[in-house]
Amino acid sequence: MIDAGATWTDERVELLKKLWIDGLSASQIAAELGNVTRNAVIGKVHRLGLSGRAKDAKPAGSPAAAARPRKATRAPSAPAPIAPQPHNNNVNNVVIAPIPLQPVIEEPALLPDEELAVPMSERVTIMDLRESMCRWPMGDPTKPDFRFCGGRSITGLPYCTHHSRIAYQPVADRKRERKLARA
DNA sequence: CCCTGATTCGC
DNA sequence: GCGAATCAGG
Repeated sequence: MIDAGATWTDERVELLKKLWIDGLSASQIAAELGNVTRNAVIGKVHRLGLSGRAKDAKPAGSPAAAARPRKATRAPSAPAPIAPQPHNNNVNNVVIAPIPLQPVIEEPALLPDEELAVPMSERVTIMDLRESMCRWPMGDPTKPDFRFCGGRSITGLPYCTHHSRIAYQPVADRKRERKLARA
């Protein structure tokens, strides 16, 4: 076993940087890299000084950085052996590079068809609406065919991830895609 | 109950 | 340096 993959080689670090800057979540990056947890990814990201993503311009006397009350008191004994997933699909001794993610597609700015693209099977009525279902209204509430999104809602919020973005963020960041598309 | 990143600290 | 445990929050 040359490398189980659970080590931060240059390639893996580069990939980590790329994906992180690309906006992928830590768990996605972890899944992409393989043999690492999202915690490992986040930890590495912080060690590399990449935390904060696109955010920067930290004030001189940044209260956020200084006023950091420590509360995390982990358990004295922590066995917790994570289950590794050696899904090696390389038949030969050639290490296949991962990364089929992010096709770098240009978003058509506004795409209201996203809702329409959802099959009827996903839609739910007020009767079928559960706690963990997205309450994003679709259609005319006065009509019998009124439905809700029904997707898995974010905990504590009435909407799913997608609709939460719409609800709580009018429109924002698209600079990353612009940059990549231009390059 | 799903997820996100942030932080701490034993290893 | 590493990352699990934990925190804090959407």
